[in-house]
Amino acid sequence: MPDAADPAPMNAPSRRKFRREGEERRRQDLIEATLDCVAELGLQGATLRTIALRAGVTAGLIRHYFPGKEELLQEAYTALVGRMTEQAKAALVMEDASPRERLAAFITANLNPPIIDARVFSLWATFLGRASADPTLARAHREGYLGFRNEVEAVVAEVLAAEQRKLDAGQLRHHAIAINAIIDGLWIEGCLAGEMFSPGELAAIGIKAVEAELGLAPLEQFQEK
Amino acid sequence: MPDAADPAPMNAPSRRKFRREGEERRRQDLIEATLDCVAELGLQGATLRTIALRAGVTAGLIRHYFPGKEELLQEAYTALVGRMTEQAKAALVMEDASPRERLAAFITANLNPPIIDARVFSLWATFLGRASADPTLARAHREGYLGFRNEVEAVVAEVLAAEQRKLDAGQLRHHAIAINAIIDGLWIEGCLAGEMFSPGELAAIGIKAVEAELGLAPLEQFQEK
DNA sequence: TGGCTATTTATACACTTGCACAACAAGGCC
DNA sequence: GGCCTTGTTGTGCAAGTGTATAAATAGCCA
Repeated sequence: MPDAADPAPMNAPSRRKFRREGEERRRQDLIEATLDCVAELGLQGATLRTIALRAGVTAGLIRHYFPGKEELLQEAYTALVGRMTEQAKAALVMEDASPRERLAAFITANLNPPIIDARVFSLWATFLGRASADPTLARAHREGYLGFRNEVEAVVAEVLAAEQRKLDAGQLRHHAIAINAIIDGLWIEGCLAGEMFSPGELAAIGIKAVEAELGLAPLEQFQEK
Repeated sequence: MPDAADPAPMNAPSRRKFRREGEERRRQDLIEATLDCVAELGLQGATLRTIALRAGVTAGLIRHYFPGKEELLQEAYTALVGRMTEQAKAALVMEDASPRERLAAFITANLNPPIIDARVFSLWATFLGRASADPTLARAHREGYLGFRNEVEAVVAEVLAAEQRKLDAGQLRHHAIAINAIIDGLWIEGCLAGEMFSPGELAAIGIKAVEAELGLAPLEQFQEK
């Protein structure tokens, strides 16, 4: 029942002003707002009203663009995974660089900001925690992960080929799995406790570990002084 | 308003029977039920009523043992971290075994069930996703992590000492960080996609990677045939 | 300029949530 | 055995949830 002593009944309506945005833009904004909320407040805190507030719209609008909350979250996670793998792989597109240099650059990129990032880690962990119960999330992750590992495997193959070394597919796969684990593990440590490491320290550790894994002599530019 | 056509109004009360349990036992049960719910339903699905149902009590009882939901979740996470590190370190208490053997056994234990486990991973990820926003969770994690890494560092020191190799503290720390990352990364891969690896495969990959990191010649029993 | 339509707001609703509290009974103590 | 403590249940409540839907208005096209 409405309060009889309404403090501002001057001229009743006063509806909120708004602008119409393009569909793509709105969907993008809503997904971004969703990721913000999940990162800061967790899945429980990411309510439709909070997300809408963050996106600068009202809650009802969300249902105009997404069938329901679940679909919004799934699309947000898909967008996140896509951005993460894209960002990671971007470090590999170096023209005229030796395989060794590309591998080192790849590791360095993945173990420094902006890929080392507490917000992204929070999102990654939050969504992944639900993966075992939500096949859609599990698939989105699996695809991103395998894409990443295949990139690793391709660079490793190039590096070893440049060194005239021949490995069978199984050994190559094992190297890729191990290197992927090294990068993942260091990425987590960096995201969770970045202040425990000096700048570039994680990348240096990662490069040395990967070189050891592949049995490579250290490149001069990365050797200890 | 109560249904006028109540189907079972025979003799009104019919209160639920219950047993009094010891305080420690009840708290333990409630924490276990909480972990179950979080693992299967996520933090959002872990409601007081669901948790109570799982524990075989009614929701009101929880407030008898915990000030509120948040404290229950924190205690549950603390218990989880404690159990994880305890389990991991248990693999190190091998009397009369060489450092190399103990290191290998440590890696093997951490990369096989029951430490490789989808439920534990789900819990780990779910809680860690909130760590950046919840200092209590962050501290619980940090303590567990550093404890684990110190164990790694101690074994590594023993292994290298047995090989007559001397490293300064910085190099030792770097090795421990890298080895920790290898184990963490492979653990995640195993938990998320255990069926992609044959039994023992992850442990084999991990041991070889760690041996490479430390510059050790493979032990005979782990060499490829 | 004046409609038309689709985007956007606002309200309503059924349901769930965490928490408070009164009633109850299980089991030890005398 | 009867009582008394307190572990346990059941109910109630205000706040918040996702969803449905009606009402409004922004901006395009004629």
